[in-house]
Amino acid sequence: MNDVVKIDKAAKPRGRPLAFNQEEALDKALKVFWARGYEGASMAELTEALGINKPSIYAAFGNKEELFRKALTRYTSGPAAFVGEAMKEPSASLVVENFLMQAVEFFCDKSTPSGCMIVQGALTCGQSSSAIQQELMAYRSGIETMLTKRFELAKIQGDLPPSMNTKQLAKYIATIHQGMSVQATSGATREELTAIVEIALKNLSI
Amino acid sequence: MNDVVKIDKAAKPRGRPLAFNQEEALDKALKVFWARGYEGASMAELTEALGINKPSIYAAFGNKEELFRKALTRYTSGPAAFVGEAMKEPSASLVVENFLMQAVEFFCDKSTPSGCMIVQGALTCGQSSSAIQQELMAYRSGIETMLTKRFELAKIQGDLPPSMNTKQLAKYIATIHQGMSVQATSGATREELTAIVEIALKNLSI
DNA sequence: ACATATTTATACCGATTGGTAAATAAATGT
DNA sequence: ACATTTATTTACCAATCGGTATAAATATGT
Repeated sequence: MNDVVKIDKAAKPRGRPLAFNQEEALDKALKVFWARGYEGASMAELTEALGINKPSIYAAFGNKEELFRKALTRYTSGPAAFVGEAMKEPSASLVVENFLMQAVEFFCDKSTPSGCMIVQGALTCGQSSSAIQQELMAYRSGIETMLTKRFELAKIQGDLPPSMNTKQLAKYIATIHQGMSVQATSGATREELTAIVEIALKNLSI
Repeated sequence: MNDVVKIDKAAKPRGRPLAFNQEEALDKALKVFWARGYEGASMAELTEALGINKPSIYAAFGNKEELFRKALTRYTSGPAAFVGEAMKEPSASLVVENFLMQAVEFFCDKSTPSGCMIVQGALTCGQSSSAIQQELMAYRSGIETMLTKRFELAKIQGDLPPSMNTKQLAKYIATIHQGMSVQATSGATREELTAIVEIALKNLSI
């Protein structure tokens, strides 16, 4: 029976075991990239934050670009997963309210850096980082597409009028979201951002 | 008479004359900082863009930080001067409409980089650039203060109700502005941003 | 003609950037 | 016990970073 258990669990790997937890390390890297942006985060600072030496980082995650991409994936599937969840609300107006209100809590959470990593990760950068810059652009565009599709569904379900330009509406919501991210980075409080969401929602009449 | 003219015009300086026009050079530096951000713009790229050698840049403008500050001053008093002008509109709603609509044209002007330099100049950065980062934060806050003061005046003049929270309204407008800057950087078109402004203004009821 | 003042171009500086070679340490397989 | 595999540590790499010393070039003043 013990044998069976041993077989069921992954067989122990051959060489020296990892001295750190990869997911914990990735979380630490995420916070550095989130706060400083892709270029602003140096490998020296990342090394210090992760508490492991550079060759171990490179062995585990590839290079700086790939480390950023893996941290970004952890970001979207972890702390920023509320974005996808918000789409499941039963009406367009509830989707928007949930999305923006959760974004406020998220941007102002004092246990993580302020603002949205996808906005501030590489808004501007040197030529050598344009790949990351474009990938973040694609992520932003992806959020807009999610909103657009959800609004299309709302049309079918009848809680948005057929005349509604869903792309424009999605871009407007994304614009508020991105603007609030900049505001949070500049120190805006939860109360201030909540007031902004209320103004933005008040007369949307959707 | 010729003598008088000579005296009126500044006497010719002693040494070798400057081989470049300082304001033109500053405009070129402005475009590089605007497009790449403070950290993303390397002295090598700036040198290339200005068409003059590094020692000449340092002699004329100090160091990279001071060059950025001088470019930023040229930005606010040149292409971005419409912000202050918009405050002179006769009513709060016209101020907002003028401010946001001119921002759209400004962000999408193909003869200059996309977006707002004050937003994307150093949203995130390494520790060594935190002075510039904070100065840009102060500029953003300054725009909000301008809007707040203008809305306070509108209260006195009777085109905003006395109950209006002017700070909240100003922060909302600033958030739209900053969000549109991010959108422009991501390639949003003039038409798309105009539609956003229309949605944002439609039911503001101010 | 010659001294003085200022800018230019070339070549360089130490520090930091992202990234890695080489040797040692710690595990497993036989 | 010993070979094999993998991870760690130390020390290092070339390239780039912002910034500058030095000397030649170009102007004016006398």
